[in-house]
Amino acid sequence: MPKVGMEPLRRKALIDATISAIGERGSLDVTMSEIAGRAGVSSALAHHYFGAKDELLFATMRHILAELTIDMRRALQCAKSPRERVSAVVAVNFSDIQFQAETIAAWLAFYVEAQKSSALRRLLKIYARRLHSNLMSGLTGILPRAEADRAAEATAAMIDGLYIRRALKDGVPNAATAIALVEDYLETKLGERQKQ
Amino acid sequence: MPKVGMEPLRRKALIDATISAIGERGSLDVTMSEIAGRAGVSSALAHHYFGAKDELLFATMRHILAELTIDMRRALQCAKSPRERVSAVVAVNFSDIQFQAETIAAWLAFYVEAQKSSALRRLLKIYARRLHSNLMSGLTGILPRAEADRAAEATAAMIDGLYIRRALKDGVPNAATAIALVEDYLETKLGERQKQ
Amino acid sequence: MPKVGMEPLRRKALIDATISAIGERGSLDVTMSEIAGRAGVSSALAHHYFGAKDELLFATMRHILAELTIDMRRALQCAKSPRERVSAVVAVNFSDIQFQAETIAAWLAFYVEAQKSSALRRLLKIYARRLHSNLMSGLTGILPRAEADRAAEATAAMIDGLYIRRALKDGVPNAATAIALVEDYLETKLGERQKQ
Amino acid sequence: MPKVGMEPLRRKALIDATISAIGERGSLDVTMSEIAGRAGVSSALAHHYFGAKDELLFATMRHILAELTIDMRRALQCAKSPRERVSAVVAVNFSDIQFQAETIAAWLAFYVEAQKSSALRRLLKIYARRLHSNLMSGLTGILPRAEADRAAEATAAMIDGLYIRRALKDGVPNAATAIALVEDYLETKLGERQKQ
DNA sequence: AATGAATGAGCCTTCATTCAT
DNA sequence: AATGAATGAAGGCTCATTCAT
Repeated sequence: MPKVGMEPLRRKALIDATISAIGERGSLDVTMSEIAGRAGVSSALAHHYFGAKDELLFATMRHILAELTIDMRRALQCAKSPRERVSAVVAVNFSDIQFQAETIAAWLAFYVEAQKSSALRRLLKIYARRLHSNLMSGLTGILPRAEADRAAEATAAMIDGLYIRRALKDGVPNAATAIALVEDYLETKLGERQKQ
Repeated sequence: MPKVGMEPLRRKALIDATISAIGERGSLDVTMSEIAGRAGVSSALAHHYFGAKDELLFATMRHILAELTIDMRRALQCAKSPRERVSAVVAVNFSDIQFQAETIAAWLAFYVEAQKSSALRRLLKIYARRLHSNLMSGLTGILPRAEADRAAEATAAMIDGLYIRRALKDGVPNAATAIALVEDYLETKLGERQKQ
Repeated sequence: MPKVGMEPLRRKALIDATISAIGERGSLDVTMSEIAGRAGVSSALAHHYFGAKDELLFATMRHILAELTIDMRRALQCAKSPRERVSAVVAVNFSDIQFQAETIAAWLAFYVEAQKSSALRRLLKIYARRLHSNLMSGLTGILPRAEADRAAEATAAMIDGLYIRRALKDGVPNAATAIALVEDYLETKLGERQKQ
Repeated sequence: MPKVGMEPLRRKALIDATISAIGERGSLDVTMSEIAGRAGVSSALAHHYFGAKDELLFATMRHILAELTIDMRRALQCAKSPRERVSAVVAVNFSDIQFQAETIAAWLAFYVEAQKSSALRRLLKIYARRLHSNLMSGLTGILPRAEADRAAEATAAMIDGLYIRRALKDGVPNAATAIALVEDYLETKLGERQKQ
């Protein structure tokens, strides 16, 4: 019997290495050798497990989205009212894990790559739709459908925008401020509604 | 008899070629040869005028921002009230020239590159601050400073976010919808204020 | 309880896999993994049994020649006259097993490899000499030694040439035509002789 | 004005280098660096002029065939009778330039590669047909069409076969012997005819 | 002013081979 | 007996950059 069961470990290590490499470089212009080196293996092994650089990058993006999905699900389960659902969605997007330089840099880089890779574009579209529907799951309990839709769209845009501005290491200084900004918008929007 | 005065023409042609190349590819991964080819010159000439690829890219970003600045100035001159100033700023960002696939792709690409190039990052920060101050030039006439500041920040984030979502060719379908979304936010925010 | 007696089975399977892989690819540029995969084992096992790729290729060539030798011996045993012996040699070379795309491709590939590998070259020389002597075993009964020698040489060359031309999937359409061509030569040559 | 007109020189040098490299190695397993090195340039330049290794190999094969064609044409122009035409064709194929280790090795290697590359296969088919038609241009003056066709086929096969056997550095020792063998066949074949 | 020529450095990828189990 | 794990070495190819003219 050979040494066995390394595959999942290596895949995980390589994906983690990819995230940190991209995060540090700030772009997808990282070499396979660099990534493999960080994971403590040879670049040949990275190819062995992922076939090609494209696929490693794709797997990495998928991993990031999967983690976000898990966090989101957990947060939504704790929410007890529509309003809390909305806040939960916002909070998760600015949680410590998501709203840090490395992850943000990776997000941006993947957005750019998505212009070329249709597979990646599809993945990001799925994320965008999921974010929208998660927001809607709360907003529809407060606003009429059409307005909820607009509010969801605006909120999502705001979240993405705050990410981008964060990447410049300027503007919004931290997660709390970012959350406050979005919550302020929501409060205004939903408060207005409740008065009507 | 050597041609004289070619320099500005060539520089302009090369910058235009850079924008269109980046826009088409959707990323900065365009070769100097590709750019030079589009401009109808040799890649050696591109180096002759710009020294290095980095510098050509930098000059291109500066050019894009300069154009945006001109548009912005013109739009602001026509605005007759603080509220109109705010709308003017929003409108310019979603004007036909700015809010199209090519330009958006270029923006995104530059944002990513800014992670590596501090010169580029500085440039984008300047743009971000200018956008903020332009928004403020209207908002301070309507809201108290601290709130105006928050509103400006939120509006700017929303604009950037709508750009990113547009890049996915999903979500926001056109400029009008994008403007409506931002204006809706502003209306809510400023309307709320006016009631107080 | 370890399986015993697997070695000969594995060796056979690997050699067969090598032949079919080479035949399909049309060259020796087949990977050990490809071969091992076809044989249903790991590439590590192929190394375990053959030591190195070169040796597997060598063993394969030797196997092909051995089979040809067996066929040849059988065919010659049935031949009842010198003239029949010659025809038998020709017939075997164009038998269904030998004169098909896969086998021919393998032959050609080995000829090329022989330029590099002296072991392989030695093997092919042995085959060439054996073909010559088999032809001679018939021809010496019909022609004087010197002429028989020349005829054998010419016949052998013709056979090899028909192989090569067959590899182009052009020219000689099938085994029957090829045999007819060689037999025509022999008939002319031997017929001429008989008249003298 | 830049240094100019190097392209044809470099292409020629690279093709020559390719032939000699293949000849020496005995196969197409030569690296671009090896070839470029022999031509006294960088491998990057080889790619610059030929795009890819495949294309360089293809150009090389085409060059070899072109040279053969030229030699053939010249030889045929000197032939004064159908019989002389046939001999001329044979002679050219065994001329000093063609029938030497390097060229033969290259031929063989290309035949193998043709199994994979359809472009190369097409090229070799053209050569095969041309050889056939050149032989026919003489043979049809001596034999009835059907027989001429068969004789041409046999002669062509014999020539190719003698090439292959030469590659083993065994059998036919030199060009003169090879020519004698083919001429002997032709003499028998044509002599027989003349008696009828 | 402009360019063809040329290259060095670097990256992705492949593959035979080894080793621990 | 057999294999998953792992790698070093090497090759094709790209590209920014330089230089002589």
